Amino acid sequence: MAAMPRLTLPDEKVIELPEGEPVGAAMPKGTIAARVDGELRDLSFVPSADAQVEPIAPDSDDGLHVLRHSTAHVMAQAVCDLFPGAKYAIGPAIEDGFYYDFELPEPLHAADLPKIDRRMRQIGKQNQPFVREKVSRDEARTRLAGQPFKVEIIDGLEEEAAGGEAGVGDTVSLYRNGEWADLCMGPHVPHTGKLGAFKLTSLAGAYWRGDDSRPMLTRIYGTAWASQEDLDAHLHRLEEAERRDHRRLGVELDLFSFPDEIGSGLAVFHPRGGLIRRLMEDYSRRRHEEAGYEFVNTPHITKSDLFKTSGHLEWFADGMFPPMELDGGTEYYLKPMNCPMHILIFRSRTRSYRELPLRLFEFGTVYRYEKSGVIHGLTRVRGLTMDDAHIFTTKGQMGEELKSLLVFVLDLLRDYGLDDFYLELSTKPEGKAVGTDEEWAEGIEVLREAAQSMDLELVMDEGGGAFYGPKISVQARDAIGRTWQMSTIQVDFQMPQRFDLHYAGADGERHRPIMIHRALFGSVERFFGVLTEHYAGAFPLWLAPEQLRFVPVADRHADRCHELAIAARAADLRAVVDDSKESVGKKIRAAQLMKVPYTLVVGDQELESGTYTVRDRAGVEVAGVAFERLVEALAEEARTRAPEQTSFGD
RNA sequence: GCCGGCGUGGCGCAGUCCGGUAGCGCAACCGACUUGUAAUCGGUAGGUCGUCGGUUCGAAUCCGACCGCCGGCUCCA
Repeated sequence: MAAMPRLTLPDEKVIELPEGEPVGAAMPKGTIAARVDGELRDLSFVPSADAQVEPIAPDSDDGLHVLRHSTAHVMAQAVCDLFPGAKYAIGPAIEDGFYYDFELPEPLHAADLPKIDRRMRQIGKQNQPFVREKVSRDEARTRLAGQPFKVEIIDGLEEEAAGGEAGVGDTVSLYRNGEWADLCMGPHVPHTGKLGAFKLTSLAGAYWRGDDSRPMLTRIYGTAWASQEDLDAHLHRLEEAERRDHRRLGVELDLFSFPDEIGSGLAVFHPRGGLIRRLMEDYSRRRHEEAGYEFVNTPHITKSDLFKTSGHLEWFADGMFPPMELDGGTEYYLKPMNCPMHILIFRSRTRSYRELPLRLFEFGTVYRYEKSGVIHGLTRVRGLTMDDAHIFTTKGQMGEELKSLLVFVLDLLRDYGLDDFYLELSTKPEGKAVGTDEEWAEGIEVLREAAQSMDLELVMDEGGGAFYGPKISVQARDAIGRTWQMSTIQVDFQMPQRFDLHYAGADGERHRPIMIHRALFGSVERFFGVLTEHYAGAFPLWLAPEQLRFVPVADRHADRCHELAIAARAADLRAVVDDSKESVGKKIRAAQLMKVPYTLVVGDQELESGTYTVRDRAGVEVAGVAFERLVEALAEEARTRAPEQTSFGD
């Protein structure tokens, strides 16, 4: 019995394909490509006997990849049509869309995008088939003469082939549609009429091959989806992200600013932002105290020797502010990290094994010279405060310490309202690394065990650890599904060696401690920014700078409002009276724009009945609430750090 | 750092292409109204148009340098 290619349909029905025929003919409607023995292929692909064939729908991950890459081709084609002399480089599918890089005779402007978009849609209407051609490298070079980037890629492939690289043959594939052709592995949609819904989004510079010594190319970004609905949903998500942007909310809610006079990446916190920040820090301090941390304080500048010993000047100098030189020629640096200072505290006297694990904690402000182009709001700054701690343990204690540390980290992050995590574990890099194999193995094993006991997804980053020890990082997904790297826990076999740390063991001998670096927020600034976006500025009650606002209906109600506010403050609530001479409507609007959790309008009705209508910041009103009950409920909400507002309905 | 865009009262913007001496909304302040759950009405004040230099009789507008902000700079044809 002759073997035949088999096609697995989405309903898991398996049919046999006629041998020697392209897969396209037998495909279900709507299919744009196929996986043949696991490889993505065009519908024109002729499978070998015995091949396993699966259809690819446009809205699947594979389908979107094909769709986006095909859209990139059509965009490049449109650009070449409109700008003769354009050299095209690479144009892959990326998350949510695609890009293509060009070298153009004239600079491109955002105003040119609609023109390119129009041309792309014309090409779409022509239903130009995508045709795969297998040609020799020499022929490809001839066909793509005048395209230096493509020729460079072909040359590179030739070298790989000569080097015996697997999977590189003597031929390359070209994909042609209409007059335009590109060096490409494919696959593509059957023809240009099968593109989905797309939109060109932005223009940027990018180096050829990401190398800043190579030419700067013009990159055009676009987004592409299987349907108009999906595209609209994506654009809506972008708007939502923009609405939550902490830089914008920072201005609107009067939280912080970046005065030009101070300098790039250096934030000042205003009273409201300062209060939120203090609340965040206070809670963290309390929890650290309970968890057995000891609080230390260290200066912001230090003589250069300290960072020579630590090695920072050797491999981190680019990230440090330049030194200040004193009369005697002594150099001082702003500290980019707290670790060496904490180490000196450990080393200030002889340590006993009885003192370990020793946990030194500090909200330590450090300065890092981030390149001007990478500074971004509060999430990437030049002056930041780390919730930094260094734990000195014996080898034997390391396991338990790491385990309880991970529990502590996740527990604390949950209290701030983040609850969707995964963990990333970075293991020993190839080649040179400090520490013995046993130490690495134990560190990794404990971190892995701890991670698994947390019942969280664990992503391995094999060989991704720093040379001085394994690391686990906590990634958190926010309210709209974006992931942020939060906490890092880093085992360090190196610093204790560099600083020659030791402690007296039970055996009377000197032993080298192991050091664990950990920061839960990363930096207070960054954590502030992430929480602002996570909550879209509507901080939970315990973090809200103002919790309760009173709005008197007329001047004669103001006194009562002030009395109520005093009563609320006695219950530790942050209450404010808006006695400005504005209409009730305007004051309600102002309260809601500032995202004040609860607002109470106080007028004749309230004076008479003694009960109030509670309005939350979503605009939901509940009438007939007694003041005592309100205060009690809010105090409870704040005390429990509830992520949701109290509902006063019955 | 590099490429592109942008920089006009506290905030959001118009005016810039086609030089002729700065405008709107919100906020602020003053006054009237004493208000019932997202914007009451009227008035006042506030800007050497990012900075420095150049061209010009004249520059927010044209030219140059610098500063700052925004987006992008790993994702293999």
